[in-house]
Amino acid sequence: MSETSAAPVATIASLSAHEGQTVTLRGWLYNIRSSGKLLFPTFRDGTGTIQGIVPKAAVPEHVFETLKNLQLESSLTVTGKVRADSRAPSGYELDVEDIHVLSAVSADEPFPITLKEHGVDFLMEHRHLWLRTPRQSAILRVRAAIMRAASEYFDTNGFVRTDPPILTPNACEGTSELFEMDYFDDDKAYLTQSGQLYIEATALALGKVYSFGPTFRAEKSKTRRHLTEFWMVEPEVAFLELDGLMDLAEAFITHIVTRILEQHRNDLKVIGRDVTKLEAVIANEGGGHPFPGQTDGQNKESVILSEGEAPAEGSAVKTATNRFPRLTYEEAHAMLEKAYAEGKIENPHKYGDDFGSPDETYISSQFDKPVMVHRYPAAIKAFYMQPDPQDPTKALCVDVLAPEGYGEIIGGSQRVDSYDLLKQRIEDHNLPLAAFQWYLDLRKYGSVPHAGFGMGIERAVAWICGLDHVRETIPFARTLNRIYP
RNA sequence: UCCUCAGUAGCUCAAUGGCAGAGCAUUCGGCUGUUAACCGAAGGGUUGUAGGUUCGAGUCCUACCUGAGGAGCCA
Repeated sequence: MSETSAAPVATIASLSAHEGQTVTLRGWLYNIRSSGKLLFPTFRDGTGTIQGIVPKAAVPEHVFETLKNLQLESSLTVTGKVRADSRAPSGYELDVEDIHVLSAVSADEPFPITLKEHGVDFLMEHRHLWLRTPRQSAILRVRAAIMRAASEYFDTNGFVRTDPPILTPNACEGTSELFEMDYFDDDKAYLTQSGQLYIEATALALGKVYSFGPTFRAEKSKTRRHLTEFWMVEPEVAFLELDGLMDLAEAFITHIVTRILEQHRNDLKVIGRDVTKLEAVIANEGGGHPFPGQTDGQNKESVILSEGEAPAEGSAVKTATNRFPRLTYEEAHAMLEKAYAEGKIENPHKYGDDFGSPDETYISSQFDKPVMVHRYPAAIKAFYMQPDPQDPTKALCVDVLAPEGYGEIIGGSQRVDSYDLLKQRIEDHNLPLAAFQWYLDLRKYGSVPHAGFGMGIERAVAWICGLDHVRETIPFARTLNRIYP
């Protein structure tokens, strides 16, 4: 496949820098229309799409005939002159001069994904090809940007990335159903459902740490919010308590949303996202309030930054003074009682129970920013959560509910730091003490208050992109009924 | 695990218990500014599977399979 043209190779996204020049694009035939002796092929190359113009009289006959008979998604290189045109959606068109087909799709088996609508089952069965459509590509670019912004936030604020093992010897929390596998001769291994316990160990070694990787849940959940394999980013910080953890979560989310609005407005437009909803999340109305534990962010270090560490240029840590609403479990419960009395939700919320999906949807719908619900009853929360000294029946934990009914995107807590209490909790939950001895050791040797949270990447992507299902937020979703392709 | 819904052409969907249909896609023809182009024609069917009711079943009944939405649980 030799290049016969001397034209420089360009990407579609960069064509505005090549106006008036002849360039070569490498990509695929996305669509083609014709009008008599005129062809209008649309090309894509992964960075965007552009329409070409091919008048029969202006090109060699083989160019016209080849394009006219070419099936969609055939790969090719195309050489042509970039021309600004007000009729083109992107503002530019390509006057095609020459093409070279690399791999022609057969008309006997045309590309299955058409520009018309398709059903979910069909699209998921052809996920490997569905990814080529503009909307799916845009979602994956935003996903990558969210992951990059998440890493950037921690990397520029003194966190060390320490990834926990994916194969584990036992259940992390002793509750969720795990994927089990043989581990050599007599042992069983399980795919991790959270790296939290392990990064508590690295946090007590390195101070501020985070992990970023896949996690697995074998629960038979079958909703738009669940995958069996999903990605989670989890910070864990020594000497951090619940209020500081909430500050961290707020600054973290603010940073991510800020970055996406800075860098991916075009992708959000392709996806059809109402960006005013995201702008409201980072809006700083009324001058905002400083974080608890901070003064004005100028003279006193926040708990998020260590002594002597300056926030990186452009970091959201010190500039985000907007405040996400914070509700105690009690306040959230009262809100639900009132909503039920007014007929706004179908079922009453029973005090002491966890919130169901409809409950979370209602609570989050009352705010245009993510809402933090904290201090749930300890009885319905994990064994490792620190009791509230003000009321030991409550746990020092927080769930962050995304706006617009997207539900929980973050769950976190301050961890039990007393050896005796943690041992008691493990026994109360009928967990094997021997398996948790290393975890108890963290409380035996220099225990300190520490806290952390986990954010599910796919739920964050679904919220930020405004998608109605997490299956579109990951290249190849793994769900209860699907492990192909 | 429970509840609800759906399965008809490659795709998206119609069809009162009475001849199996349309649009898109494919092939052929027409059109020099199309934007999911449009216009004309052709080919394309074991109606998810197995049984049952009926003169007659895509349609009604039973079971099963597959998928979707929701609940629970969670991120």
